[in-house]
Amino acid sequence: MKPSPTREALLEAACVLFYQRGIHATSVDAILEKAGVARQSLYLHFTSKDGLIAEFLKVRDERWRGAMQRYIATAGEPDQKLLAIFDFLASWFAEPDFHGCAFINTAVEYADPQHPFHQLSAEHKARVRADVLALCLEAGLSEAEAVAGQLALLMEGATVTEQVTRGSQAARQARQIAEILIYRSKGETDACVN
Amino acid sequence: MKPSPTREALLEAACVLFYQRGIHATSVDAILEKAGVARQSLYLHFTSKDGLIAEFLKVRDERWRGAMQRYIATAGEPDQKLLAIFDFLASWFAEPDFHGCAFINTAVEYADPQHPFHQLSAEHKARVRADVLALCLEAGLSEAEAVAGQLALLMEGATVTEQVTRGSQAARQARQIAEILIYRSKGETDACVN
DNA sequence: CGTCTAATAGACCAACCGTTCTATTGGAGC
DNA sequence: GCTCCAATAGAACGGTTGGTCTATTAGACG
Repeated sequence: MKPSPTREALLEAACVLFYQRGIHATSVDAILEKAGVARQSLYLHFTSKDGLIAEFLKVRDERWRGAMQRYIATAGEPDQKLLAIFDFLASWFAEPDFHGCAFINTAVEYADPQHPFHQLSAEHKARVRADVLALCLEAGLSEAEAVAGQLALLMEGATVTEQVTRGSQAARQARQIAEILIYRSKGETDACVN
Repeated sequence: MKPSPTREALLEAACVLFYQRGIHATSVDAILEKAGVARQSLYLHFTSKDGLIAEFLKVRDERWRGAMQRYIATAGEPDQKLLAIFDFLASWFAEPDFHGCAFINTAVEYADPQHPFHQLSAEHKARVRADVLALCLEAGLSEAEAVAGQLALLMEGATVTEQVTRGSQAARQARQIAEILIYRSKGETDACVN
C-alpha cells in the first residue's frame, strides 16, 4: 500500500462527510471540494463512489474499535473495563458532531439485508460483540456469551437514544443497567445494594 | 376531512415504500405507480413530497403506538404488561418485512437534529417513553421515571440490533434484562413501603 | 534535456429527481 | 343538457447525480 496523499485526502473527506451527513446525502462533488482534489483523481484511486464507501466502512471499523480498546485500556480491574465501555460511549456522545453509529446508519441507508454495505455493518457489529465477549471472559463472568450480548444491546440502545434525542444521558443510563448485569453475573445473589 | 380514496391510496403506498426502502430511496414515481394514481393527484392532496412524508410520520406514530397498546392490553398483571412490551417487539421483529423503527430510520436519514423530520422522530420517541412511563406507574414501580427510561433504551437496543442483524433474538434478550430491572424496582418498592 | 507519471480543470453525458403545466376525461348534481 | 370538479395522461422544466473523456500541467528521475 503506497500512502498517496491525494488518496488519503479523498478518504479523509469521505469519512467526515459520510458520517456527518450520511452516505446518500453526500455527493461526489462535495467530497472532491472538501478534499481539494480533482474529479478524475477519485476514479484514479477508487473504482467508484461505492468503492470509496467500502473503504470508509473499513477504516471506520478499525478506528472506532481501536478508540474503544484504547479507552478501555486505561481502566483497571477487568470488570471496571466493562463499565469503561459506557464511559467511552459518554465521551463519544459528548463530541459536538456526534451523529450516531456509522454502521447503524449505513444499515438504515441500505435497508436490504442482502446489500453488501448492510452486511459489512452486521460484520462490524459482530466484531464489536466479540471484543466485548473477550472482556467478559477476562472478567471471569459466568455466562459470558449471554452478558456480552446484553452489553452489546445496551450499547446500541444508548447510541440510538442519544442520536435521536441529544442530551438524553443515555450512556449513563446504560452504564447503570450494565452495572447490575455484571454484578449479577459475578455469581452473587441479588441484593438491593446501591 | 373527507376520506378521498385517491389520497388514501397515495398515503398507503407511501407508508409501505417509505418504511421498506427508506424515504430518500423512494421516488415520487414509485409511490405513484404503487398507488395506481396520476402524477398531479399527489400535488392535489399534498403540498409536496415533504408534505406526504410528514403525513406518513403522523400515521406511523399513531398506528405503531396503537398496535403496542392493543397488544399490551391482552396481558394481565401490570408488570406482565411491561414485559409484554418485549413480546410485542418479538412479534414485530418476526414480520418478514421488518425494517427497524421508522423513526430511528428517519432520524438517520435526516441527520441534522434541527430538521423537522428529525424532531418529529424525537417527539415520537418521547411519546413512546410517556406510554411506558404510564405503565410503570400503573405497576407501582419505585423510580418509575428511571425505569421507563431504562425500558425505552432496551426497546431501542433490541430494535436496532434486530434490524442490523436479523435473527439475533434481541427481543428475548431485552426481555430478560427488563425482567431483572422490573424485579429490582418492585423489591425497592416493598422495601420502601415496609 | 527528454520521459514518465500523477494530478489537474473542465466540458460532457445519460439518468434521475421533484415539480409544474396543459389538455382531456368522466361522473355527480342541479 | 349543462356545469362543476376530481382525476387522468403525458410532456416539459430545471437541477442534481455518478461517471467518462480530453487536454494540459508540474515534478521526479535518469
